[in-house]
Amino acid sequence: MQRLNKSFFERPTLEVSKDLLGKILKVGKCSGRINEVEAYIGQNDPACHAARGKTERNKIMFGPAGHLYVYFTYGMYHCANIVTEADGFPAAVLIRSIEPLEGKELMKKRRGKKDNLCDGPGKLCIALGMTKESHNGLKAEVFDDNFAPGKIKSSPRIGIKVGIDKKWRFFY
DNA sequence: GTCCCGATTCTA
DNA sequence: AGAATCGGGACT
Repeated sequence: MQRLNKSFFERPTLEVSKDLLGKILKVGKCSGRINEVEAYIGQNDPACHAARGKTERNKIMFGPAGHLYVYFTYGMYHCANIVTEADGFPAAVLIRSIEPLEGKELMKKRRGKKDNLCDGPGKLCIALGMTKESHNGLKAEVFDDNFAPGKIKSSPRIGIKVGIDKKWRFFY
């Protein structure tokens, strides 16, 4: 089990996105294997929160790679990203789904369910206990246990109305 | 200050 | 298909 360092995240976002599949995300006592992500890249990507420059909400995206960008949306959910690329370049990988590994009981308690604990960006934040207040800006803990994911597929990103021409959602 | 809407999820 | 629910960001 090797922890991924800044150099892993400080690369082109599409590469980092695909390489994150199969890796283990750890948050507190819970962890899970990443099986679905999306890339949001820079000011020319209309779907990226940073498309119109730096704001109080998205400033973490402009910071160092490997940190968590957690934001609140739809009045009730949080979404978690991991910042990529060089300092000053706003880009990140949205973690859309993970397969629960450690801490399943805690996840079930937080979700109030025993199935579908982490199969969605809002759900996994609830299961892992991530909020912008507690986790935005912290360093992400991601590990490589040499697991080899199956064939990686791609599609347009989910839930957006612009930038749907880009197939920047990756899963396996 | 006001207004619109969202990188979602759950229920019907 | 529609509701829930509220903060961010654009701008009348």
